[in-house]
Amino acid sequence: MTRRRLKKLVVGRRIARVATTEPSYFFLTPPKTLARRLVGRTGTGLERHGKYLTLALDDGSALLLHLGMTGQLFASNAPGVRLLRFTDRKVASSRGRDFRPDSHTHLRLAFADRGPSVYFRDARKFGKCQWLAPGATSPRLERLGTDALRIDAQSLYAMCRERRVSVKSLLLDQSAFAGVGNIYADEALFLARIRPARPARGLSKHECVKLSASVRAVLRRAIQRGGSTISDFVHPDGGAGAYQDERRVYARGGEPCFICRRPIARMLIGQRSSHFCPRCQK
DNA sequence: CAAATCCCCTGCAGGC
DNA sequence: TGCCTGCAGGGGATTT
Repeated sequence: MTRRRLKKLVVGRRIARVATTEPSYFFLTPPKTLARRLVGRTGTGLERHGKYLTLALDDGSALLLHLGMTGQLFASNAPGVRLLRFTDRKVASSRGRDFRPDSHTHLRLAFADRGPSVYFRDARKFGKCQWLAPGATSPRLERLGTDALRIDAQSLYAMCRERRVSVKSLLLDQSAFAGVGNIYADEALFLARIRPARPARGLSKHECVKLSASVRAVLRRAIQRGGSTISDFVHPDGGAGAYQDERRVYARGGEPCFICRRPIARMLIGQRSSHFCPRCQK
């Protein structure tokens, strides 16, 4: 969803100006270098790789983006005016909020056609921004496994056989399947009725069928419901993603399970909070 | 190979 | 009311 909306805003438009914040580890490429490389370039394509986006540029280079947890992409409808937050389903005004560039807005791309600028804001700086030279590869991208939207039972089962980690950790491992975050992992495991702490090796083929289908369903649904804004529903500093209303277990510790009414449990797995129903999930 | 720990950063909730 | 503390989280690096 984010990719599709962003695509219209960056592909085929020539970048005229680039504004950044000060150097920080948000910028894998120093911001001044980044700006120098981007000015004058025209986007030729926008692809998603797991949680990464790459904007291909007309000189063969590319811009790599990762939204991290709190990353937000905006487009301005007119300079200096209210910003449309296109990771939201509805226009920002429906929530009565204005989005304006602030100290957390690390990147602004302004275009030669004087149309809407694109802004990348990230309060926590867990997001990433990198310029990739023509022909350059990124270790980050090369590490990624199969896109989780295309996860299938057989490859999941095969992966379960060769890894000695919990099934939750396996789902979160981007080198196994790219694109599953903490929330989606918990939700998919609930749908499949599998406990997150289960060793991956212990999953049956049938469970892998259920789990792979659940992962695909959860991701598809989340995309439908408003793209990747899910990450900021916990800290709704820019409006909540619509998928939050469909959570069944995530951040519902102590609240009743929607199926059996028993309290949802919470535990740490691989330093990540995990939520599940002790009764419904085996 | 796996798992634990740390780090980056800041908004927010809870305690007093 | 306001300050302080702790927590959360993606993912890479480092250590056990």
